[in-house]
Amino acid sequence: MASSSHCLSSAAHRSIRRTCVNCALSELCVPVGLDQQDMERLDQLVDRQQPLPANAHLCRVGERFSSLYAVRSGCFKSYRMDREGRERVLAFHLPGELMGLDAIYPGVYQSNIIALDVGGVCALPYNDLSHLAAQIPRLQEQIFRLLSKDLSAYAWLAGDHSAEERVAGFLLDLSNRYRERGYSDRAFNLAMPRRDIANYLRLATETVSRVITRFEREGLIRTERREVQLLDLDGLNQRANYCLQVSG
Amino acid sequence: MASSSHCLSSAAHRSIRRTCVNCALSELCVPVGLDQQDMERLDQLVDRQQPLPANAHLCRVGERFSSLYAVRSGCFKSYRMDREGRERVLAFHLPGELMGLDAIYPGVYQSNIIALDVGGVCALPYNDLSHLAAQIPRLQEQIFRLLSKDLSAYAWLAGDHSAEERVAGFLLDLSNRYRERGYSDRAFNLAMPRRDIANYLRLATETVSRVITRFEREGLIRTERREVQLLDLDGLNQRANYCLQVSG
DNA sequence: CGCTGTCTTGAGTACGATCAAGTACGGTGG
DNA sequence: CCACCGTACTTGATCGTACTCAAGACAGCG
Repeated sequence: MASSSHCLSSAAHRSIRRTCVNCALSELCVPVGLDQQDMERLDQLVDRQQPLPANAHLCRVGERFSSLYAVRSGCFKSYRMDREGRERVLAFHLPGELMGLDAIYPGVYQSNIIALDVGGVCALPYNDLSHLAAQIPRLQEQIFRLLSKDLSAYAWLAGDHSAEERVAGFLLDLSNRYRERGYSDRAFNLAMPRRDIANYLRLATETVSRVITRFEREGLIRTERREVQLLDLDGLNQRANYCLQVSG
Repeated sequence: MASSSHCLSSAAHRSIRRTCVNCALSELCVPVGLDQQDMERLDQLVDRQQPLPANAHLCRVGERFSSLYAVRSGCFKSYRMDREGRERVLAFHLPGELMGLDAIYPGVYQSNIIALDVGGVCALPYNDLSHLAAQIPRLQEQIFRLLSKDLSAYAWLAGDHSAEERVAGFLLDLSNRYRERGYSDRAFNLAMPRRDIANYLRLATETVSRVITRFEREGLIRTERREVQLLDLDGLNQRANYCLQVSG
């Protein structure tokens, strides 16, 4: 909506001009590996939107697909409704991650995306991005890779894991992603309620709760509401029983 | 390996020169929507490999990723092994479909791909393809779309469906894909044994067998070993309980 | 203080897995 | 031709994990 060159009244705008060049997430996000000149071309098409309040929708199933969204801050959740109106959580998105990739094929958003807390996104108009990608091989490459990466993530979710494997895998996945972002991989805050975790892992809320309690009793983790500490990464890895873990 | 311009001794080679332009699958495969000139450029990088015998591996987990593979004929299966050495079927691939997309991100094949019966593939060297895609916007677009399509497929597999929903969904998925290929969507041959279907759907072989028997008793389908007839598509759709089905 | 929503804990249940047996088909060799 | 075998598939009986239903604990907030 508002481009960062206008309305410089708010504190956020006064600090530094928000560009991909300045963005701490550019090493994780789309522009990874671009030189300054290409980054500036990308910069011009990025629409840095106003922060969304918690529980605000970024897009909804069925809307015409126009932009991919990159998380700038906060945590987002994408989900669908099944025929009976039950929610199906598909993914959680941390800063630096790209959302809406599954909408490219059908040209219509395939999921609702909602902010779990206040969160900011950059909108990347798909047509422009696709056009630019044709001119910047590294950008095209990066989009291929991000799509491919999501495939691996879904492949894990689609595996037939036990409740323990799922919960342990979920915690380790978050741990890895937080580490990549420069945060602690041993202690972090779950942005989402247990219900959403359970839904994402295709378990009942009660089951997630029980497994967490069990892990806690065994000294693998410590929890205090949504604060989590991972005390024994090796032990968790054993419980997760990861068959194939892609790093980086 | 052998390019089609050499060793024109076999019957297959004598008939017509095998090119993307001539290929009946080009409407499903990578070159969808390309004009003749662009198709010929794509043609030059395609490596039309010798047919593989049944149960021959096309690639294995951990091998350096070099090419995507398009199915020309037959049916392929991609799978991994988990830590305990149990097989995990990830996908079945019909003619016109692209395999190996999940290897782009890590640069190493993420799955073993095996021919279920005699099958032919075209190898698409990724670097060349990626390079060409940067020059042909429609090609780049098509690769984005194929990757995005796979995301939706995994999303279904990752859902928490009952055994009946899974089997019904599987049969309908095959039905749709056969229809797209010009085959009957009401009667077709399952290229894979029950064990592989069960593994793919994360069910026990016995459960798949039981569900099929149940569907047959209820008049939804008829089966004769691997031959399947879908008698009541609406009924199956109800059982599948599809929340979101992408066409095309 | 009670209200609300989230989370935890407990008891009974159901779906699908596992174990086990039996059947049908295809191939091989006598 | 039939006997034999191995594999794929089917069917039945039992078991176990995770779901459902129900109640209680805990924090945040008016």
